[in-house]
Amino acid sequence: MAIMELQAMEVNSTSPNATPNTVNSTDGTSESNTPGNFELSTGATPVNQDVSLHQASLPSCSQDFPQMFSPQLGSVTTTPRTLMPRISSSNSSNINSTFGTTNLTGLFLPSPINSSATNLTSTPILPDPFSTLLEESMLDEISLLDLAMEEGFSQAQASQLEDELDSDSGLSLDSSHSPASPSSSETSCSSAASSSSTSATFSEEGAVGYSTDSEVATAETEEGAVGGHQPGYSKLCRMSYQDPSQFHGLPQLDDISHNHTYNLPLSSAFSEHPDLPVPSGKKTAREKQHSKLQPHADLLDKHASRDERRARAMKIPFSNDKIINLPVEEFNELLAKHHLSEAQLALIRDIRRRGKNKLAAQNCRKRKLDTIIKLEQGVQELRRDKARLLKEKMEFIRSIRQTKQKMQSLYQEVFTQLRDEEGRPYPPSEYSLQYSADGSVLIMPRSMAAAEQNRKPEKKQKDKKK
DNA sequence: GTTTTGTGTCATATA
DNA sequence: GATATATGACACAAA
Repeated sequence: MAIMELQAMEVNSTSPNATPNTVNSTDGTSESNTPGNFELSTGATPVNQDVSLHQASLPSCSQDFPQMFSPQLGSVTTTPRTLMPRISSSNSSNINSTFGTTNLTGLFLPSPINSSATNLTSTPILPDPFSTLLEESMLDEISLLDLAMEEGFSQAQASQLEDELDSDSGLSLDSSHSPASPSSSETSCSSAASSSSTSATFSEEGAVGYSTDSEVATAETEEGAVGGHQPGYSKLCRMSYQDPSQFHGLPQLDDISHNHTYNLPLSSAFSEHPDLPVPSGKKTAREKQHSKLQPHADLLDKHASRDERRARAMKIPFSNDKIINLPVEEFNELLAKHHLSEAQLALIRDIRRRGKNKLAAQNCRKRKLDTIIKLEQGVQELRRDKARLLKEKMEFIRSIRQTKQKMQSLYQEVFTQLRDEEGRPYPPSEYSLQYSADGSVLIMPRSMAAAEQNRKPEKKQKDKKK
């Protein structure tokens, strides 16, 4: 509103001799006593309320309220009058209640009608800031709706979405359906699992799979390829390393104090879990033969890691657990204590390297999943913000539209109550209310207002050149 | 038989 | 320089 007043003042300053009937309220002339007087603004701030304005218009008013300039109204009287009674802004109680102390007189003036009384156009004589804002809002609304359609949700949907999101009752992420996203429980425990993994005690490796390694091919040939994971066991292990607390009721797993329980020796696992289904990996003929000959050793081997089998084949005198998890100093002491061949030392170093890397890979994957989940949460949050802002924008547009309609109604009410000296109403097709920067409102012929409007662009162009 | 998923391993970079 | 850790890429097994 302040901006509009400033703009209106600028208009006034460029055309000081605006209208013959403009009288500043501060001079207390008799204009306020004429029958056509209409008080618009609050009496609390009489100063700056009565400056003439004859350029203002509200272009869209005539569009939105064509009945205002209906033929019936226009035909009430057609006598042109040069008299333009000033509308004082000092004594209107009706309007005061609506506008308070703020001068809004310029906001609800309709666009002047082009000289023809029957040709009621919406062409603005002067771009009204508020009207411009409204028009922009309308355009924005259209584009907004387009955007909303583009985004796949309507205003109602946005509101609904907002309500749902505000409730924050539950974050519904697609992550649970995403192949890269584990369940929430998995996620929630993975970080803790990662952090504790390196310091945790380490069980013997139970991972199986690879069967080709040139380093210890001889050892491998004794063992043959080992079938892969056992589904039930695999799931159990995965859950346990996700959240060991889930297994308080499973004393057999209490000794798993870290998050890499898939390294739990399967031999012990199966001995303590007779219910677990027997692994059904693919067996080669050689394996089957070996299995027949040494059933117990086969079971052990089957669930030992490749490195464990290698270590056993190379007769390494300590566990892979120690090899992998001892600190460097203790590890070196351990090596020094035993007399080991070069091949054994090389294997031990490989086992240590692979074991550590295996843990690192597991942690790395958990971190990657955590990152993905956090990013997905960020996306959801941004979507929520976007929906909220969209809803706010629509509410603002709605509010602006209501204000505009209210002002148009007030304009109509004011205009229809205006009377000339003879008590006749002014035809809206020929007259319009104009406002000035200081708040005074006057009624002037539309032709005059149109002339002012034509003069204005020229001046603006001059200003531009300057 | 193909695709997806989980895992181990290697190579490489970085601390 | 040795060691530990992180990570992309690959291969493999199982579902």
